[in-house]
Amino acid sequence: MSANGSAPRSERTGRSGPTIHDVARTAGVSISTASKALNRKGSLTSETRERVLTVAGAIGYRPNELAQSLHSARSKTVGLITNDSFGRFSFPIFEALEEKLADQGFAVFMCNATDDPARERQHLDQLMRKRIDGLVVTARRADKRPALSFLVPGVPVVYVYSQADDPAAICLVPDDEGGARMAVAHLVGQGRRRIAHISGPKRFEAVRLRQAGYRAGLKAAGIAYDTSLHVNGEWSENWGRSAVAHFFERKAGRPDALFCDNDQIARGASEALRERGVAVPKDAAIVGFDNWEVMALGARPPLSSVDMNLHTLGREAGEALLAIMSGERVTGVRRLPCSLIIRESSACELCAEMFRTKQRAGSP
Amino acid sequence: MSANGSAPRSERTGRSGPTIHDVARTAGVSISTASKALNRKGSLTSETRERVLTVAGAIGYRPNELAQSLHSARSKTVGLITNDSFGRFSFPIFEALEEKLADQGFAVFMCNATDDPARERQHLDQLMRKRIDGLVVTARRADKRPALSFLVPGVPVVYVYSQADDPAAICLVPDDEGGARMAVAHLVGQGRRRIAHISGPKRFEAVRLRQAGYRAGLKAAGIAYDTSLHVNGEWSENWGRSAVAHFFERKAGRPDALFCDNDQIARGASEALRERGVAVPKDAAIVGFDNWEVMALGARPPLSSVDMNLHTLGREAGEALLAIMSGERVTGVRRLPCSLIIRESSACELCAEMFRTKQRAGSP
DNA sequence: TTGAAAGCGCTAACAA
DNA sequence: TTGTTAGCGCTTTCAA
Repeated sequence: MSANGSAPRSERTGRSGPTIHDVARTAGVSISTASKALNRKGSLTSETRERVLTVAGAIGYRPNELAQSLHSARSKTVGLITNDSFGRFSFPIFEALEEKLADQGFAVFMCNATDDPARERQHLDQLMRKRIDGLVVTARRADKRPALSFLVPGVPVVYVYSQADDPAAICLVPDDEGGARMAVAHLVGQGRRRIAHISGPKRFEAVRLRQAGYRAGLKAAGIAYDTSLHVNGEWSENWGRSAVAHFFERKAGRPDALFCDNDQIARGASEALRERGVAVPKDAAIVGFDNWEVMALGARPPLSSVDMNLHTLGREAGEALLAIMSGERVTGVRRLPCSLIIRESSACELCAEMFRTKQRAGSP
Repeated sequence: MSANGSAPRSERTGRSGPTIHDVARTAGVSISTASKALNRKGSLTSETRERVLTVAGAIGYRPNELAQSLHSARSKTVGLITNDSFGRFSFPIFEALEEKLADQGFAVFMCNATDDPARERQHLDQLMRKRIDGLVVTARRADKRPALSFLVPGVPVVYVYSQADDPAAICLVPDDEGGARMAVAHLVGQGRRRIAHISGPKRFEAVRLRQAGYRAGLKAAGIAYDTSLHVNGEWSENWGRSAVAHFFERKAGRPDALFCDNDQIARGASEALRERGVAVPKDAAIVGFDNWEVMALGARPPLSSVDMNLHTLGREAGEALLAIMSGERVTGVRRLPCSLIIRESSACELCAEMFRTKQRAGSP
């Protein structure tokens, strides 16, 4: 059953492996028969089918998807265009997305545009020439980005961790507000009443939403919103430290909990508290945002943090795109729930352990 | 000059835009003429060429690269297969690689294999069916990985930030040894003599190389190697803290400088020193590795660190692949130089500023 | 200078 | 059940 007889085309042209033509010749059938056997379509003698498949295996035949695409007008590829040059947020999303799509036979062209519109345009042009079947757009952005559907006519687009300024666009984002509410509810549950919010730059929609969630959380607990407990700053550890200095310089009116808009801020705050001799979580509990493990676990004690479930976000984005590509109508903005990961910074070690056990057990 | 007259094919089939056929029809020339005009080949009346190009622009014609590939047997795509699920090291490499390749019209299929050989195999199979012109393999690994060239016959492969167990493979890696030597030389230059090496897990080749560099650096400075100053541990902040505890518990024989195998270790060490009241850099200087800015700049004082120039690594990997794909013969392992980024943790503020100025001025 | 025709590797009508 | 044929969109001889 080996591939002797006529040399496979590859040996003649030195290019891109054996073709279906080679399979057919070696198996002694016509090309269309070979095609049927390989795609398990139509009706054939099982003997013929077997023979073709064996030959194909023996000579290492792999269908040329380029040729298939030419015929089917579906390339089985999608583009992913990202602007998050650092990749911290993009990567988990990408990972899940790629897994989902690869399972369905789609390969992902990844393009980095680094917030350069010209470069983005160039990439999109390339992707169009390659006839992508779909496009995913992701970014770490303060606000909605210009829609780009007019640049890729006929191609379904999904925005993930990013929103377009087009109401018809389909966007998947984390539920920042819900995440913040969850954090506050947890702190309240731990008996905290003076919960400060050390927030990021106001120009980020996420920041505005988290603040709304913070207020909603307080309200739900019947705690009055105290303007003096909410401050805006940068995304940095330094800002966390300064904010703590601001809150703890005075003796009176100190917070008994800090909700921080990311883990870097929380990390800085944690360090500053430690240096001031404020015990965490006893005197002040901390909850961060992002659940960036290297930050959260590096802190002492390890930080509780809101997890945006970027992996889920990526997976769902993939599913949405697959759905659209197969003809379904999907539309609008979807906000996916965050999770709260509880560690020692907001609960005594015992409580934290209990929470973890509960989570493992699968309760909500 | 608009596209009226005969409707472009897209409107007939509802698929994948106007074809060269449409362009030719609308411009009133044959397909082969249109092709010549679009590719600026052969000789044509400039009038004809203009007309074709105008029409192409007007109806939004984009060549179908799938069809072109079918003919040329080059898909203008390459695969990138990564195992670094966290992405911290892969991403900068990817970014530079993608930029380089995109400039030459190559699009990059990105595949995540997360150290699962079955998944990797599956990805490679897919990439082969898509007829990639080249493959880049990257990973965060302790040691050489099995070569995979036999899985992708005829496709040039470049390993970056990763080595294959095949001497013929072409691999690009950072010069870990040189980086370590550089760090030690710098510390020596700052007047340090008792330089400790807080190292990572021995099973990593990088760790072994950095240790060799550390010893070479000492030797070059005429300092005897003191076994008690070298310790192996984890890649974590915690390990950095423990190591400092180990070195500074005793009063005598303390180090006056710490060279750490990554920035997390350095960060932990820095924190531990701070808590013990050991002044940095006065009493103990610190140099880390990776130049992971979020770590290095978050520390107080900011950490000096060896930068592996991952961006350069990615760019050169792209160039190597392009070279091979265009027929050049490239081979062997290349170790690209690291850079030392000096910050306050290993030099007084004034010195650090001077270094920075010097670097900006472009001296080596 | 232009056009007709063959072919890249594959699929899918339609005939035999 | 099998084979013949046309065609996906493009490039490239070879004639006109």
